[in-house]
Amino acid sequence: MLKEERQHAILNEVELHNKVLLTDLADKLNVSVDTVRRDVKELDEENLLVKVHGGAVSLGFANHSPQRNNVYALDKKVAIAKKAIALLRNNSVILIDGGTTCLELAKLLPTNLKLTCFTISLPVAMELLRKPNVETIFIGGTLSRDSQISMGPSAIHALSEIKVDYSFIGTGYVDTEFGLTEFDWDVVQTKKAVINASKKAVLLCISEKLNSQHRFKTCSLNVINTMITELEPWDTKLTPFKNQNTQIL
Amino acid sequence: MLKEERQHAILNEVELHNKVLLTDLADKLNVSVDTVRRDVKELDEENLLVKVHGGAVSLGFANHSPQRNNVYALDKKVAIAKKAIALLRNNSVILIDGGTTCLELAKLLPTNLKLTCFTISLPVAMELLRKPNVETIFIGGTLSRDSQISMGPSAIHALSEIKVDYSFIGTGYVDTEFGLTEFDWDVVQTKKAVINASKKAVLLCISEKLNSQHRFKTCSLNVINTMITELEPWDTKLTPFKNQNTQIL
DNA sequence: AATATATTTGCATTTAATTGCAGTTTTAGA
DNA sequence: TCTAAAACTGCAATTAAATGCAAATATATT
Repeated sequence: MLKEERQHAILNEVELHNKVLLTDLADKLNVSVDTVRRDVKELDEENLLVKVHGGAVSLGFANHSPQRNNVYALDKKVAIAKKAIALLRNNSVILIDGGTTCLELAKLLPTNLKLTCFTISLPVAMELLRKPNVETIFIGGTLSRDSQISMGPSAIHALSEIKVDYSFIGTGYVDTEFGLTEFDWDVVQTKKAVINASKKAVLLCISEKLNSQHRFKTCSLNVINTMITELEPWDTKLTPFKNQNTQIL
Repeated sequence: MLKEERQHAILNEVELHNKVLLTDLADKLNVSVDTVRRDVKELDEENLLVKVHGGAVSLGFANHSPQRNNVYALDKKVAIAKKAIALLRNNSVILIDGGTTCLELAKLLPTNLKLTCFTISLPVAMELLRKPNVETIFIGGTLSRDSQISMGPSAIHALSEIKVDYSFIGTGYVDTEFGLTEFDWDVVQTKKAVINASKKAVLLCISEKLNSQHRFKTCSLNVINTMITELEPWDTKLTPFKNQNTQIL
């Protein structure tokens, strides 16, 4: 039996039942478990199914909801959030963007810290409501299905009417030359408004996003007052960013 | 049984009933309570549900404990939500209030129905984002910690600028004489704005709230175009409400 | 067709993940 | 405050995954 043929059969099986056990497949296809495992691994790498411990599930069945990937690089995000929190004082007025790093910031806010927090992110808002000393104001707008943030003209207009002490923002990509960039045009427009709504913009960014870029530009690096990564400020990976007038924490 | 499969089943169960006991899950899935506990812990870390002592609750019902009867009368709320959905047409523009009955409405919206939905409720917004054919607009404002809705002047102002086909609202108390009443002053102000933001106001209200009142008045009954309860319209409990010019479903 | 080369497959071994259980600590609710 | 139920911890047994290697099979080239 050809590999091609076998993988086709595996895909059919997965599509049909949404889940498959490697042992069942091996049995049905008369090959060893190792072989099906390798097949499934390949199919997974081609994003045709999702490999899980003991078997595979169809793409539709897999839980890759917007919230799902949160666990990724959590320790780094926690480190970043802690540095960001050190900037805050009682009665600070801040604005928190969407994204998993910003969500981590919201989660880790000390319960005794008195704050006024604006946000455009639904998950961040949920977290903020759990903090007894935080007054939370949600910036309304059209909600984006995958990033779960307010966007569009009404969000941008609402943002144009505020000026907070700090905005904490995330970004898809950052580069010394191209600055902050994103995959999505609407997101860029919204982030611009977020940055303009603050006296100081603080970028929260895990180091693996450094030196990467995409289609649309949010702003140049020099618009960012402070950049926080999980690295020590003297880490060599950060040296290209030191020529800018952005503080690095 | 695959772990993925089990976690999927757990999520389904939580979505369906809003709450779930670990012991019940263990029983149903034929695994130990420890295993279920570990699964639920993972799902919680991925923000797909909220783990609580003894079980788990859906994201919308966070803050409530599973044993406590805050999610009570679910079947009645489902019945009400279904009647409300029957009013909707493709391309309807609606506004959904907070509260558990309205949340149930959001959950049960058919996935093929094209809608534009405004809402002031964080949990409702979360649910709406899961509907592929619903455009969701969140009305910004100061968030209330316990009701998880936008309130205050900016929410009221934003509401003053829209006029949707239907608003679906909940209430704390309702009475033929005093109309709709609430415990909280700010909530009343917001609900007034919600009602004004719609051509037709639809009250979703389980029968046990009938003939009860509290401090602050939202509006008289005759401001409400349609009142939906879980009862049949000819039920004797509804007779006192029939003298009004409110349609009863 | 024959040979050389590359790929695929199965097996043994090591490594890692999952699960249930027992004992202890913590929690919720009376 | 007290008590029963639930959560956590460490542990052992089971099961799956990864790795290296040799045999088998497929592919390409002459």
